[in-house]
Amino acid sequence: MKQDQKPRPRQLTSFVTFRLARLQASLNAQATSILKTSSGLSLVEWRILQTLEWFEFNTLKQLSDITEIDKGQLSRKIASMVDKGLLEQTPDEMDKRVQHLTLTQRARDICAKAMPIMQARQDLLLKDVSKDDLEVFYKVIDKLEAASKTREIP
Amino acid sequence: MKQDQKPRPRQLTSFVTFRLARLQASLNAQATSILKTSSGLSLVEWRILQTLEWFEFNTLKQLSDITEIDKGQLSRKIASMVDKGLLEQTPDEMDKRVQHLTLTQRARDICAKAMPIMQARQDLLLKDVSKDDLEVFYKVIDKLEAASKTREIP
DNA sequence: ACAATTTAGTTGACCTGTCAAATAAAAAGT
DNA sequence: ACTTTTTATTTGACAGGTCAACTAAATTGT
Repeated sequence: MKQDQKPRPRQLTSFVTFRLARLQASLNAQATSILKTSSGLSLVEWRILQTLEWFEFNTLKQLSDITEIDKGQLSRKIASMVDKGLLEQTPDEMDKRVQHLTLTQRARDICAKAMPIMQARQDLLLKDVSKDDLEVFYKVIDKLEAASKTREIP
Repeated sequence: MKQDQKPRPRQLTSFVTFRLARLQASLNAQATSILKTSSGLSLVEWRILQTLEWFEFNTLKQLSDITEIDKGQLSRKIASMVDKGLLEQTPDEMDKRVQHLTLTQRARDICAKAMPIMQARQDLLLKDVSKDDLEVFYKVIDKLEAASKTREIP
């Protein structure tokens, strides 16, 4: 009468998030490894530099809002990147609280060097994904992201 | 002749991964917050317990392989969960290196309590995603995951 | 049998991520 | 003008994540 000896599978409730977490772990490891050998940058550093180059803004707050990287982490990371000569901070004229961030020439050089290989990686990642599928993919990400802002579950 | 005063946007090369990273940050914050109030479990603890309940295995190695959580982290987490009375370790008969993990009754109770709310969250996340779109979404995840295993970029 | 290799799990060191409290400068309300 | 509230950034404390070296037990090759 061994019936539920192994009280097995029902629903892996958090399957979407489970899959995403695992994918994320794998993507991070890949990016970290590529960046390390190709530029010496850490993943966060790369993300910060890319975001600053890409978007039309340059303060910690904006960086934190767009990337969802914790502002505490950013504050420290930025300080260390200024030390390393990757970023420059210039105080805002009007608002004495805010600092504007700009890439140094050195940072731009490093990014330029890392870019082709990171671009190749991006191409590799998306090689077998059709344009339509990618569009759906982004659409689903948008929806998940919107829903994930909800803190109270009904 | 101010031309490229702001040497702006080209391609945010790592756009897919950028989007995924941001989504992940948001999902983690949501799950962490829900779990904390509904069960006192941390996100990793929940992931470990769910994975053990869901899959047909129970050793650290297998857990590490399937979740991509670092085995070092797992080793320590498992030890602390044994301390807390969430897991039990029983040594393998044949292979003296391996330990089999099982949820304690306490862990099962906690999971049972957290499950409905986590299930509700999952439903909320996928509420507006059609079956077809979700299928495409998983397909793309599979491809990204496969491509992310490549460490050398051509 | 036994040396060489592989494998499961542990440990140390160190970086990343998160939360909350603290500071200090604006902005809003009175 | 002055108190209250909001906002940008910093700091402290601590959990999570990653890497590499290590131990001990299996497995493989001879």
